[in-house]
Amino acid sequence: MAELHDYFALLHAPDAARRLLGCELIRTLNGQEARVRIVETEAYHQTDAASHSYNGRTQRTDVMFGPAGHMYVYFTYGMHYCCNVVTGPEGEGSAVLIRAVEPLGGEELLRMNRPKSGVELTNGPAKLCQALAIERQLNGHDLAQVPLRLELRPALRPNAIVETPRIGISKAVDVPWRFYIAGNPYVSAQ
DNA sequence: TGCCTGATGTTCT
DNA sequence: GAACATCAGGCAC
Repeated sequence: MAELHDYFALLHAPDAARRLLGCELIRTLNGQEARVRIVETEAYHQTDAASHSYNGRTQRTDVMFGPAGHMYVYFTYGMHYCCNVVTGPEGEGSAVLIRAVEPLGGEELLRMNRPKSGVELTNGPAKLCQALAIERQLNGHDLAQVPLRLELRPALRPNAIVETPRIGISKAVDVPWRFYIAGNPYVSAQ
């Protein structure tokens, strides 16, 4: 399915971050399926000091410079994974961090990986990775394929999207590249 | 409810 | 050797 790759290859990271809100991820694991909706994102780009790709292509950031529509998974703080959707043309280091998702189905599967209830299940970048069992083996994964698929949904109305500076970073803190769905309880800080 | 801190590994300088 | 796109638990108020 080249559609997904081509679509995100044409989008600049902040546009892709907006466009990903409301889209759905389908995770297949042990014959079960869970479906979640993306409700909070952050854009990163190689021209941006807060981005992993800012210092050029390295072994770690290689996936960010690869084809769009794939997943960049990185390990941080010694115990957490975070996941991004690669965007932009090949050779450009840009991606969208998924910061929060809302469960739509298969919550049993999510809770098996992360025994929490309510918004605590998926209201943070490392939390949703744990719930969806996203680890290093999914780094570089093609999001058009099982066991983790991205489904596009109609773009949200601009007035349903809130734009703010990003969270948890120390550089380029004024760049307003964090986006979330207004009023959604799974958003980490509104 | 909100601040502070410890846990812990990978990456880059 | 320091920084790090985090989280959870403990403690003070």
